[in-house]
Order: sequence, then C-alpha cells, then structure tokens
Amino acid sequence: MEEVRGSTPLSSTNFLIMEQTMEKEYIPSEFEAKYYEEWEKEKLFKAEDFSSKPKFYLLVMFPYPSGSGLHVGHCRNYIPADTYARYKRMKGFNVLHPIGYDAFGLPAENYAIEHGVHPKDSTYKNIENFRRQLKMLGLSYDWDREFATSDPTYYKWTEWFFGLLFKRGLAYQDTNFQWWCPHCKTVLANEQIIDGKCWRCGTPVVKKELKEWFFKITSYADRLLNDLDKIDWPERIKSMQRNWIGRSYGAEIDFEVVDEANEKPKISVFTTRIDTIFGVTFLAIAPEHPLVMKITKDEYKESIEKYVEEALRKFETERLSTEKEKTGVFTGAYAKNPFTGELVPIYVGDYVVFSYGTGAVMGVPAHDERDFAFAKKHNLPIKVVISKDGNPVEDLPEAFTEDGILINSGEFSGLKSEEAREKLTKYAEEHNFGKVVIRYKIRDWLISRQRYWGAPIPIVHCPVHGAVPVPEKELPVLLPEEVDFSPRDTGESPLANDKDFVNTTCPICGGPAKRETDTQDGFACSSWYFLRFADPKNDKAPFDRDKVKYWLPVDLYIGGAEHAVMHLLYARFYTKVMFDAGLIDFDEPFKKLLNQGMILGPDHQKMSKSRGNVVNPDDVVKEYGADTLRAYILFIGPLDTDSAWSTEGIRGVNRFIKRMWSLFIQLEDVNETISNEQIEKGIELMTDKMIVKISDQIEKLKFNTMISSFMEWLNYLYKVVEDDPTVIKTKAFKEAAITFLTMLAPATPFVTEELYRKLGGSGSIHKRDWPQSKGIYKEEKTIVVVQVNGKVRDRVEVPIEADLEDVLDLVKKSDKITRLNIDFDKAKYVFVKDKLLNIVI
RNA sequence: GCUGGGAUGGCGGAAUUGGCAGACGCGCACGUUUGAGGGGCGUGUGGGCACCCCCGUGUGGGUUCGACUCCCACUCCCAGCACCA
Repeated sequence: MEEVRGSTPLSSTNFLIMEQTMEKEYIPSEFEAKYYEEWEKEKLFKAEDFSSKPKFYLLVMFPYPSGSGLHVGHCRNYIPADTYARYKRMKGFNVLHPIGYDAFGLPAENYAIEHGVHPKDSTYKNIENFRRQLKMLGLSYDWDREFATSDPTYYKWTEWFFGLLFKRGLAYQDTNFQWWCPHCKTVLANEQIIDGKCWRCGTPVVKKELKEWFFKITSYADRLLNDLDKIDWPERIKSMQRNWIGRSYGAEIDFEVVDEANEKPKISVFTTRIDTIFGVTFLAIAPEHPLVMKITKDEYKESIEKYVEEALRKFETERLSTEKEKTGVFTGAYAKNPFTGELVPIYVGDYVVFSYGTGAVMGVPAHDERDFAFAKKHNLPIKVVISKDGNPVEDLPEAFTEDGILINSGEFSGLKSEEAREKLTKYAEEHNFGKVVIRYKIRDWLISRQRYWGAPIPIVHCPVHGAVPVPEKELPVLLPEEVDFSPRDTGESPLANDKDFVNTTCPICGGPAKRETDTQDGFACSSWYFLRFADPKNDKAPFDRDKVKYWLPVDLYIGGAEHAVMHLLYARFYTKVMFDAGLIDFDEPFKKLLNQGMILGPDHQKMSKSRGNVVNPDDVVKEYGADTLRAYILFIGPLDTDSAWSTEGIRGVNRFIKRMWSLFIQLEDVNETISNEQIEKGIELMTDKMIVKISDQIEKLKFNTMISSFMEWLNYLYKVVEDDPTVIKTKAFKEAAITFLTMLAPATPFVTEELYRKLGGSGSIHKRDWPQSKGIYKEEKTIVVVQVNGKVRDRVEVPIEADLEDVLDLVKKSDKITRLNIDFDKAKYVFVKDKLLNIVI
C-alpha cells in the first residue's frame, strides 16, 4: 500500500519550506482515530432531550449488518448526511443523528446453517465491524442511542406493536395462496416480489396455500394516498406509492346468469367505464372465480376444467408475462345485461385477474384493447357505443379507449362519457343492480415469516379461545437459543421444532395451548425504529410521548429508493396506526425524504462481487484516509443521482486535501507581522463571498458544488501567495485559513481538526459556530457584459450600481464596439444593472 | 402502454425569478522540478479557422432585445409499474 505523502511546497515559497520536516507531511492515519476517540469522550455529538435550541432530526436508513461490512453505497448516504448534521450543529441546532442496525434477517440464519454459527453471534460480530467502520468514517452519531432490532429490549416493543394492531382489528389470519420463495423458504408480501422474484435473493417465487398473518394496510389505503400531498418527498417515490396503492373509481354491476334451475346466480363485474356498458358483448371471468363450475353447462365442462387447470398451473410463472394471447373458453352460459336485457356469452379467460376487482369483467371490445383482442380471437361482435363527436362510427380498426359521446346507448345516447358514468351508476343503484365502488390495487401486508431470526409473533393458539395475544406483562416472547435451523419446505418456521417454545398455556383459560411459531417480517421492525431513537432505553413503553413529541417527526430522511413501496409505505402505515391510537400527534413520519444515488463501479455497472468492481471503504481509507473518501463521495456528483466510482477522480480530491495541508501547515510558524492592506482586503472579500456561497450550497445539500467552491477558494489562496509570498504572514490570511477550515470541517472532520490545532486553535473545531458573512461580499467594482444584438462583444469594468450613461461612456471608447459603426443615437438599450448592456440596432 | 426523471466538451459534472455556456475535477498536451520512476508545480485544453470571425447545451418549431433555462411537437435513454377492467 502506498503511503500518503505530499507536502511538496510551492516553488515560490521555498523559503518557508526549508525548515519543514517529516512531521509536517499529511499522514491521516496519525490523527484520525485519535480525534474520533476524543470526540466520543467529549460527547460532541450528543443529542440533548428537550434542549431549548431548535431541534433537527436527521435520519439515515439504518443498515442490515451483513458479513461483508459497510460498502460504498452506505457511504453515499451516511457521509453527506453526516456532513449536514455537523453543519446543522454549527448553525446552533440540537441535532439528533442516530444509528442502529436492522439486524433480524435471513442471511444470518443461512450463514448459521452453512457454518454452524448462531445468528445471534454472527449478527453481533458483524455489528461490531460496522460500528468500527462507521467510526472510521468519522460519522457523528449519538452512540448513546445505538440499538439493534434483534435486541430483546427492542423486539419486545416490536411484539407490543403487533399486539396493538391486533387489538385495533388490524391483524388477522387468512388461508390463501401466498407468494413463497423456495430459496428463503418463507412467504413474502406483495411488495417484496420484484418482477416475480424474491426481493432479497432474486429467486422466482411460487404460490403456496398457507395460513398466514396479515396487517390490514388496505384500510389505510385512502389516507396513505391522500397524505402523500402533504410531504416533501421525491415525486418519483410518491408516484410509485400512488401506483402501488392504485385507487380507481368505478362501479360494480351485477349481471344475472341465465339459468334453467332458476337460481339466478349473479356475476358482479367491476368497471371504471360504465359509460360503455351498452357495448358489452361478452363477460369474462377469472379461472379462479368461484362461480366457474357452477355456471358451466355440462357439454362445456370438460374443456373448461382443462382450461382452468392449465391456467392455474400457469399462474405461477407464465401468467406474469404481458405480451401474450388472450386465451379463453366459452362456458355455455349467458348473462343478461341489466341495462339492455341483451344476453351475452360468458367466457373464462386467464387475462382476468382474480385478485383485482371482482375477478370478472364485462367485455366491451369497441372500447377496451384487451377486450378487442379477445373478441377478435373468439369472433365476438364489436359494438361501438362511444364516438369522438357523437356521430356513428362505421369501422373500428382498434379499440377507441378515450372518453367521448355516447351512441347506441338508448336514453343515455348523446351524453358525454363523464356525465354518463354518473347517470348510469345512479340508475344502477336505483334499480338495485349496481353501486359506486372504489378499488385498490394494494393488498394487505403479509407479515408472517417461516424463519427463526426475527421478532416472534406474540400469539398463543388456544383450542378454545383461538388466537390470543400474549399479555403485555409477559413480553417479550423470547427467541429460544437452541434451535435446529435446518431448511424446510413445509411452510413451518424452525421454531415449530422447539417443543419447549411451542407448548404453553392460554392466557385466558390457562389450558394447554400452542405458541405461534412464525416470526414477523423484518419490515415490521423497521416500521417504528425512527421513534425508538427518541427514547432508546425505555423499558416501560416503546417510547416516551414527550420525547417523541420533542424530536419527531423526522426532519430529513435519507435512504435508497429501493424501499419506495416497502419500508417507506409500511412506516407510514405504522405511524398512522399510532396516530389513531393516540400514541403520537403526527401522522406522517418523514417530512422530507431524499434518495441518494447509487455508486456504480468504475465500469459504470452496478457494483457486485461477480463483476469484481466492488470498492471497499476500508481499502480506500487505508490508502487515502477517511477525509479523502468523504470529500470524494461528496464531490462525485449530485446526492440524488447515480455516479460511477473513479480511481482517478478520488486522487484529484486527495490532491486537493494535500494542497490544503501543505499551504496551511506553513502557517504554523508564522507570526502576523506583515501587512499588505490591499491584498488583505482582497482576501477578506473572497472569504466573505465564499461564506455566502458555501453556506447556500450546504444548506441546499449541493455537496458536489460545495467541494468545488472550496477548491476554487484554495486555488485563489495559492494564487495570492504565489503573487506575493509574504502574504502568508498576514493576519487576514490566517483568518481566511481558519474560516476555510471551519467551513470545511463538516465535510472532512479529521484533517480540519488537525490543522486547526496546529494553527493554535483551542478546543475542537467542531464546536465552532458556522461563520457569518460580514456583508462585504459585494465588490466595489463589477464587470458589465456588453452585447450588440444579443451577441457578446465586450466587457467593461464599472463601479457597482453604475447606470446606463456611465456604462455607455466606456462602451463608446471600446475598440471592439466602435469598429462595428453603431449609431448610438438610434440604438435601443436593454440595461440590467451590474450585469449586462444589450445594444439593439 | 402508463407514471416519474433525464439528454450540456474525450469523461464526471457546473450554470434558474431568462442575461458571459462549459465552474470544479478527471483525462490529455507542453513546460518545469527530480539520479530515475512516482509525485509536485506552471501553462493550455468545446468544435471549425492563420486571423477576423463563425458554429455549439438531444431534434424541429415558437416566445423574447436575449433561451441550457419558458411554450409546443418529437427522438432517444434511465427507473418504477404493467392484461388493474
């Protein structure tokens, strides 16, 4: 490993450098760890409950402590966040910037199976490594608030929240087909299936019929959707959540099935386009629809059975694909359109999704693409009932899906689609065959997991009393330590093996009962952790109300976009439940959300072990020091965009730090005896300008341009010293250096601390106030751009606030302008003070 | 298909109430320092051109004295969702 060196001096300042010796080289390993220990001991980053200072809660998504340790992706989030936290402290805020570990999870359990190490042991060992790395990076967390979700003192309250949801009727069990990951050997919630694959391991999921626990997130669908309008989140995430919740307004209409036995079964269809109902030429129902076999005529039974069987088998894999023929089979049955009395054939078609709406649709080929395709394939009539202008339409090459004016629709003809929807729905309601319905795409949150390393579901199953919650005073239900983790495909948790754990008594009757053996989805643990940071040690309640009232909601939350419809949706749901339960007085947890971009490999590809393009923070710190890594991460690009790691790029930033070091280290031996009024004034002006500029950039989280401002500033200081080496001995220069270091301290906390001390600073640089502008940043003179017909022809220097006449006097003396032979009397002038003069001829 | 975001030098990127396009960094070139290498320092670097000057922010149009920025139409790229009735 290359050693970090580099205090080679400016050639023109050699006289100062002569005395420079070895200890003046920039060797970050000599002081980084030392300062971190000191800061920790001094409790520099402590968040003080109920302080009178304004509070600021800055949260980063806590990490899963994997065996491979912290990666640069974490850095992309944690370093900018830390920089902002440090800045906010210097601005006088009481900052809560905590860290913890999302420590329950399957990888630890898999590791246990392979290597025989207990998940608890490997997890806490990994946490130790994470903690070391977080400190190595200089992250300014309040370590007194650290916890892991796998701590019994934490998961006790995760269990308690399960109980809360249960009591509020929001937790229930249901037997149904669930998504099952054959690799993780557990069920998953809908949100956790990405492209038909498990979100964690990428294995294609299959359907399995199981009895599972659900949280009724659907009953909060409306609020989860509406309240998106009141939070400052990236539009992308809001749109993903809107999309996921998928609210649509429509109507449910009953179609009576023609039936000799006179049972008159009804098929209810959901539609958002009731205005097209006069154009119905068939009904299609999902293969899973309970009425399928009931309505099918005998002579069609065989083909229907075959089709349904095939469709259900396909359901697991192929049915997810989009571009596919619209297959279906006729049932032999007919249904009556309640508006027209017409009889239309009923088909079973696997393009109808059973889990959405009623699992049955009315087929309107003229006005729906899918129905159009289906009708073409099965030679069904196409009846046009909407046209753009209300005139009849002869031929329809493809479905007309827009709104228009109703035709061929009896007494409703002539109405616009929108009015028609209202009137038709009203008509259906009045005649008792339909109603207004709001449908959602979101499903209830399946929270049980068939695995060991998670928070137990605090339920006891009693043969008499059913599912009974474990009383609060008996919480937590502890995870037993000695358990066989062997994989199983049965849909049972490893805990089911542990008879001592399973066999218990009913909390109500005291009779023999069995414990629930599934554990909770890890997302249940992370749905309330942001509240626990307000009061992490509380053993009487999940948190103290007043503390939460003081700290929450989170002012700024930074994390990856991959959690858009998982963690971020669940956490909002939990918050709303707590709000309804009167535990908290806000109903959105994160006021402002930011998604950091990804760090890609030098090849612009996603970093992965298999590609061999992974950058390890430990290596980078070893080579360049933590400050260089920090500054580079800040500089690499805007916080919210993806950026490729560049081995050359980081050297550029390292060069900047070394240049700063070698310039400022020279100040150690200077006594400010020399003065040069004019240059000093220039330095002060620059300092003031930079205070204004950098303050604005850091406040707006524009860290990449903030670092470039520091580079510009340093280049300026170098230039000044090059022009006149004695400048370095002036008071103004030293003050500029101190201001520079103070403002850079949030970004590169170690090297600035070291230089500050070497320059005679007392205490920690991190306790200093953020510099204030003296208001002199407006220069006395400014450059006005002179354009002719919008093209830049010259620039003139004038005193600020100069008016048109003054500028014009100078312009008339300029060769570049006069040679254009402008008739100044006839010209039109567009003049922007201190900026621009456009002469228009 | 729908939704959201984007397109600026060789590369990462800067520039917003419309006012000098390309800050800063990388790379590259030349010079300098050095026993050598590395490193440092300095100068230059959008394209065309010897110069004047011309062209230039995905494409085409528009508004304006003036457009990377605003408006209209389009192309391509990225992400999310996707037979949702």
